Amino acid sequence: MFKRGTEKVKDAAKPAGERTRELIFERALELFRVRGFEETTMRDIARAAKVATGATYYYFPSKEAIVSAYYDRVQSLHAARVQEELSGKEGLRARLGMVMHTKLEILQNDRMFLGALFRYTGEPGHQLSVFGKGAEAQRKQSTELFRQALDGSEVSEELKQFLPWVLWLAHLGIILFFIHDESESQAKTRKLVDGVLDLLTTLLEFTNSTLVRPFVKPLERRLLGMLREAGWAEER
Amino acid sequence: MFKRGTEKVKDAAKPAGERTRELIFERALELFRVRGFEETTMRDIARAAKVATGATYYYFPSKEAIVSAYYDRVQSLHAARVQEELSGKEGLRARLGMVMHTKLEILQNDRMFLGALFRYTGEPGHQLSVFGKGAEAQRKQSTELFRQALDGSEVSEELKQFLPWVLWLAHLGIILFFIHDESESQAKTRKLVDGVLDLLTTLLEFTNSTLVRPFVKPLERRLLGMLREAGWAEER
DNA sequence: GTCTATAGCTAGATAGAC
DNA sequence: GTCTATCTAGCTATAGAC
Repeated sequence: MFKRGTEKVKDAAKPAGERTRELIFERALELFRVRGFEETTMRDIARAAKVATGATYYYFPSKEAIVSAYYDRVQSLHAARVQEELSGKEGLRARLGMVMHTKLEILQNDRMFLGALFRYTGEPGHQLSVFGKGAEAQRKQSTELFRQALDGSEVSEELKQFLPWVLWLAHLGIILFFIHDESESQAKTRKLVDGVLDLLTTLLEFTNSTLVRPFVKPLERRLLGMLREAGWAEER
Repeated sequence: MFKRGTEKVKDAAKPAGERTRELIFERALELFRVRGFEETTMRDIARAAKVATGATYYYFPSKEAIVSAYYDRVQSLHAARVQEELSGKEGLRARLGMVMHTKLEILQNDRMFLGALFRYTGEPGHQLSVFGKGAEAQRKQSTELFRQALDGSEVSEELKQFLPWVLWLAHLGIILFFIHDESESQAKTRKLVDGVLDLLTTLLEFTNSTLVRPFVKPLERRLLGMLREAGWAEER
């Protein structure tokens, strides 16, 4: 696993370009946190990183792209965190709760500029649209975490096929709520997450009870069929 | 009902300013439809309406504000349409279907620039955020339509208190889906709407059945309490 | 209050030289 | 890969006509 021959001893693994990129990236995030996304200009970022504005655009095609890169990092932090904590955790409620709450913990200090992630939600063609082509890999990775959280729980085959996707969608909604939540430490969002999960697990148990199962089963089938037609419950 | 004294015979009801405003408005929408929102500049709009750029800003504080004004008109068209068709319509399923589908009909030709409505979704303070202060009146008006559609149907008191809000939220999601839907005449969106409504009415009937009602009732209570804490199920 | 004309600011984004 | 110069477009400001 060696990089090709001409390695420097100092910062061996990282070519100069990579270091510049990270410098710009970190300075940008600092500014976003202090001043907000809108109020921070690309010129500010370049100045803070001691490079020309052109250099910033060399690494990030737009200001939003920086936030997008930030979100990539969030995802990978989150994935690591989930892998780590999921192994010991028993019970669907606790597992899902962990996934949701760790995500919020990671985002906690950056609510100010998270809104930029949603800017192109309504523009299908855009590279940075949450529902667009450009975010496909991210969506897949994120739904995968929810799928893992479902592992080992007694959930029907039908549900297993679309529940991760629904949870991902719900988690997007929660992040939006989180952004708008001005309560102390975003306690309202935490309560909402717990409430939703409590309700969900109660419902799942309910649908698994022999009393209503025969009735619920065809409903799950219909729901699955519907979501498939809509192009969900399987990213291609 | 007379305007104050000095009325002109020609275009009696409309002062000159109102006509200019409408001219700018209509020209802008034409350009948005043909070229798209992003590609249309304020200078283009002014030129097309044969006014100075300043005049455009005199009537609309921003480019997005034009789309926002467009959406105001959509709402009022929709409200009129719903009033008209709701009176004769029986049955919850049919009534809700009408509300949803008429909305989509009104939006049908303008999918190209609807995305601009969602641009500030993640920015709480912004005047044009869907969930912000500035859209409160619009939200109220829109949820009111869903409330009316529920009139006369057998829905529990608990559900009546938050179902309109949930339906409004779902309808936002549907519009997003609609924007991204490239199927012929957006047939997929139509199917999704029907599927969701079929499922919803099935579920409502189910929850009303004497078999499960005792179990479902407390769940509805919990859900209502949860949504209230989150600040919903009653705009203020 | 309703506009024109014009000039200028700001900041995102790009082109091309080195 | 990095810089300087430049472009573009949203937006503001102003002064004046009606």
